[in-house]
Amino acid sequence: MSKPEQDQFSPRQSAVLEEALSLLVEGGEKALTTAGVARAANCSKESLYKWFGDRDGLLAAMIAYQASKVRTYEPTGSKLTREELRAHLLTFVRDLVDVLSGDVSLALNRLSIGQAGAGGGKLGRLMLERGRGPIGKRAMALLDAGRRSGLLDFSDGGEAYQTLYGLAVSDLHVRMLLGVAPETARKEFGSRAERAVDAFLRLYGAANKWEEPRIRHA
Amino acid sequence: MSKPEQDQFSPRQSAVLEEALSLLVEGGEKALTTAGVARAANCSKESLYKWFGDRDGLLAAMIAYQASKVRTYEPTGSKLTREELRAHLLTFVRDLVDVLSGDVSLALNRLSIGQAGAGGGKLGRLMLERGRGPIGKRAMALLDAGRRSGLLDFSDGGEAYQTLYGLAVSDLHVRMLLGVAPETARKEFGSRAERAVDAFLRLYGAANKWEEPRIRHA
DNA sequence: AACGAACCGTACCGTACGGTACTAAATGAG
DNA sequence: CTCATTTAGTACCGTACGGTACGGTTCGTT
Repeated sequence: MSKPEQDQFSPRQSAVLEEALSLLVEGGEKALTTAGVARAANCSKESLYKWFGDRDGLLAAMIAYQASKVRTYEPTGSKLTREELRAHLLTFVRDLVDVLSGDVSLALNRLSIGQAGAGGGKLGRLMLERGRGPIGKRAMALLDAGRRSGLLDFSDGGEAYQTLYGLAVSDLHVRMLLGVAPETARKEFGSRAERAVDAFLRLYGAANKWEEPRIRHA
Repeated sequence: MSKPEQDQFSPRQSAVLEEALSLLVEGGEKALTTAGVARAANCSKESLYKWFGDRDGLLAAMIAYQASKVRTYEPTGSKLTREELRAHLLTFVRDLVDVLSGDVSLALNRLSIGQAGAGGGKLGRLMLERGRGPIGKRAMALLDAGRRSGLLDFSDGGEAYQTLYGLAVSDLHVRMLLGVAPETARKEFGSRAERAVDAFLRLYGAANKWEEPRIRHA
């Protein structure tokens, strides 16, 4: 796997993709016409077809391009203290929320979901492996570090990760996808982050390390 | 506004909507053309436009029609035992999962999400208030009954509900919307239901009523 | 039986989009 | 300077879909 990918798009192509993304963000899929992209990016339709094959190729390229921008940021491998783990979990949750509530992420997810029903679930798969994949891997690594440090107790990492994800996101992602104003959702998110991490630690924290006075609501 | 709603659709119209739904399930939005619906339902395009106004009206009618089929099923108002509450929570989670993983639900959500990006988030709002609304109300009623019976301890019902939802669904809904095979997801769901309820009760159960031997993972 | 409303089937129109072909200008090599 | 390559800009084609109009048919009402 020395060079499994184009390793990037040409600067010109990146600029075009950037323009296409911003065109998608405002106006949705129906606004993303080949002529519109060509006009907005000051390029010709012929170039578009030469570079990306056809419209679906352009969509796929947009997803790949956006995915190539996320920093995977593999965290530490050393031993963790309680506070470090908690802080890392918190930043993970906050990063996750930021990504999911971002304009381009929402637009791209809407695009992929909208055309997932038809025969070609190609975009959906791209979205899953390029978007969810890395995020999940990063979280799993963090959880595993927590377990190795004796701070977390679980047998199935994927299960633990899904629990954390559910606590952090709940149905807010779908609601945003359906059109709830992102600011509204973000406000909800803000207060959810700490509560989600708290709850997660109560569920999966190693018993003797995390147990607190038991009652929160007193 | 003496008659704000038709309070239903005519049998003929219901049959047409049913056909449109099944047409949407297989083939996605692009397969849902007015001509196609007319052909599949053995009706004329003119009737479609007479009944539903335009294509968007048809889509909205499909959502309203599907929503009118869910039984809201307001549960008991009496006192609950621990086992009853647990059973009710479990059936709620299972029903929720069944609904979310259903073909028509997925297709309708894809449709609404797909066109939520553009100016008209009309369908998304419909989906939220007609779909999520009733389900949430039912869950909140159940949680409130649990609290009144002294089995649950929480201050904000909405927060508790979102936690339950997140534990039960996690990211599986979005993954299904993106095209993950529903059977795969459903298999994951099956084992999640009990774990979700377990976790929820550990988080929100009144302390002296629910605490168990503490460790599940042996 | 006669009338009228509703409706099916189809044909039709305008438009908008995906995709292609062609020309002119720019850029770089020899 | 000349030639070759690339790309912007435009014009064009085929198609598919949303929406409308119209003739023929069924069905209920009187």
